[in-house]
Amino acid sequence: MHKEHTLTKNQQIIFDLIDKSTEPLKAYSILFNVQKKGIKAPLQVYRALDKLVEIGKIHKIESRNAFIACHNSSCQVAKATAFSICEICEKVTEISSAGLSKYLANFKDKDGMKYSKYNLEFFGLCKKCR
Amino acid sequence: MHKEHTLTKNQQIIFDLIDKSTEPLKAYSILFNVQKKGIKAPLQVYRALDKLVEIGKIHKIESRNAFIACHNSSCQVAKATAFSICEICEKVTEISSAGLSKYLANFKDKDGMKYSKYNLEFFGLCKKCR
DNA sequence: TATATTAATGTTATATTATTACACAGTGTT
DNA sequence: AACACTGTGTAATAATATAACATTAATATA
Repeated sequence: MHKEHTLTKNQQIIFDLIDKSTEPLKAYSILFNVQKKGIKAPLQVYRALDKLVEIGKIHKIESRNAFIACHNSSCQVAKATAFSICEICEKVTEISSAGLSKYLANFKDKDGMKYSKYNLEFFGLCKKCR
Repeated sequence: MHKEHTLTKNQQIIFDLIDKSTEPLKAYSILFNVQKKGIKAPLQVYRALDKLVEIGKIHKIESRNAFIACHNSSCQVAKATAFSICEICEKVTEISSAGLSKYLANFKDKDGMKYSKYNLEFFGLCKKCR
């Protein structure tokens, strides 16, 4: 399918933290949590985050400036992402809907412009908060 | 259709600036541009921006931390927004597609969760940059 | 009109998010 | 060896956003 990337030390530490988290993590919260592992500076975190986003292992939730691990095999390397966000408890879930991704991947605007990437964020109330 | 909001002085100054701009504006660039009109502090800008977003006169482009005026009568008070963003020249256009907004407004995820709001950002190359 | 209420303002300080710049180390070429 | 490429470490700083508090304007209702 897609090339396996071997993560470097810093990338692996940061990915593991995000991957086992039940909520999106912010960069400085990540920094705080990995300081005991020797990652001391913001830039070390941001560099790992950039790379992890680039290779599709994590996604950035733009409206929250936070990061979650990708659990959606159908999202091609960060090119097509959709999330649902609860406005009360801030729970974020990656949406994997074949219909949705097909619709958006084929969407063309009036100019016939074809897009190479999209990010969609839905907001509402989750089951618990309703 | 929807209630007309009378803008306050600061809101009007900032809206005018954004409205006549051909590109999305960032908060501190706005601040710089309205200092001659007596708006001196970031918070004065952010408060006006928050209100303008709330009443749907402007939208925030989340991936760019920038703001553009709404030119889409069909976007119900900031509840349903879609943009196309050129990754080279950074030109941003609000998309108004009845089909798209209908599709997204009715989209339900597996849990049957109904969303009250969404924001969609498409990325690609505009005509000029292609 | 008086008074209560809400929304907006002005100001200072500070928190949060992200990048620039520079030196160096490891790996795989040619 | 010389080169290119990627990642690392560190310090400094830029850019984005909010907290806290005092005051004023606008609106509503008694």
